[in-house]
Amino acid sequence: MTSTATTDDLGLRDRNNRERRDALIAAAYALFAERGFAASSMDDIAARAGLSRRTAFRYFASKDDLVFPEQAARQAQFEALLVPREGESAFETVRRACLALGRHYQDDRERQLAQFRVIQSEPWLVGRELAIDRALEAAIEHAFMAAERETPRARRRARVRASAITGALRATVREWLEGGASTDLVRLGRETFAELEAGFAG
Amino acid sequence: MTSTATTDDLGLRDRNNRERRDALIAAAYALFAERGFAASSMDDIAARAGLSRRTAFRYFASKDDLVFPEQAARQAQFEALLVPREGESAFETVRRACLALGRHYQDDRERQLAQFRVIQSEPWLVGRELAIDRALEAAIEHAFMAAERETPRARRRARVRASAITGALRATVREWLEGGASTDLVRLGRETFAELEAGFAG
DNA sequence: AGCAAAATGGCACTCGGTGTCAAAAAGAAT
DNA sequence: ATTCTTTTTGACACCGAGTGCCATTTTGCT
Repeated sequence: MTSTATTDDLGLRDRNNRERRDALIAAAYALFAERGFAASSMDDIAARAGLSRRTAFRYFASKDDLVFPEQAARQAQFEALLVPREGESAFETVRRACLALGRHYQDDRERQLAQFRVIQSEPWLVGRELAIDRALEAAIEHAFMAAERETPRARRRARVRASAITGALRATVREWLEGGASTDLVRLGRETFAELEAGFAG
Repeated sequence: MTSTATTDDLGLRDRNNRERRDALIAAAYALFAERGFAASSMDDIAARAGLSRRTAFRYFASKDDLVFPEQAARQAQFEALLVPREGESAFETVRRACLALGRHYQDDRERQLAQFRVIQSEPWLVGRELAIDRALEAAIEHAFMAAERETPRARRRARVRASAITGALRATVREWLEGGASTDLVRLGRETFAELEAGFAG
């Protein structure tokens, strides 16, 4: 290496990797917007990104994965946020992590909307999304359990709470997206948590 | 028609329809058990059922549908059960319907176990199953809303409850299946509802 | 420049899913 | 039983997703 160290911490290879990945995502979403998910073949997507079909499949194992490109990263990020802080109850930890995630959604508004449209258009993508939500739910359950001793009763309670929270938040995000993502998602989330805190029976 | 009226309320055509449908399901599950879902092609399944590939696809629009053959019927049945009875609270209606559904699962023990194994083997089938659960959830939410006036607050509460119940029951069924479906699912369900009734905060 | 490792892309193949259409089976009518 | 109509069937051809294979190119390093 001579003196190419300007802003590149990551080599040319990694940079290209990222660029092509991004190109694929951009191409995919452009085509989805133009003609819909079903009518956009991997051939087209790859071509628009300037890659071969075969190579495109090396970046994304399936066409579906192209719809949820940052799923793994989001999940990891969320789990990192679920680490409890000093003097925080489990519920507070979960709320903080969820609201932070909500903030990210808000910052990613445009793509979230596009993603929402795509997902609504193909029923089985709804299933994929639910599976993703399910992973978040599992993480939340885990966070609740971290605070308690492992008993069947405690586990069930943690599960019910995690499921209720996930369900309520799913509804909240849906409301937000259906309204064009024009309101404040974090505020909506706060309200939802307030409702949950206020109680279930009534 | 001469005198073939023995037990046939439905004509030969419908009878054959049902037979072939059943043959396909049986063939599919036999092959899934033998070699797994992925390794069982529609060609094989159709052949074992004594049908052509093309015809098999007329009975089941996709290979996935073959995994959840009675989904539509179950959903309809469940919704029928969700009609409130005299002097019953919404919660009671929901519990009754869910427990009845649980009883059906129990009577269908063998297939439920097989289905569970297949679903666990292919991640995206989990998504499909979740989507099915989601339909049940929507029905439950609807049942809760039927008892109240339509306000955003009421809807959110109904949604949270429906989601919590669905989540808790999913966990319950999972527990049951993981234990080989050898225990009493209805009893487990009753316990889960008791927990839910007892309260959320604590 | 030169070399090893990794990424690329072309090819051929499998499998899920669909449109089309001629042949076969079912039901109705005589 | 025979004919006529309506469904159902199954063969064929086709598309797109996804994969294994391998020759070629690109990249990182010396």
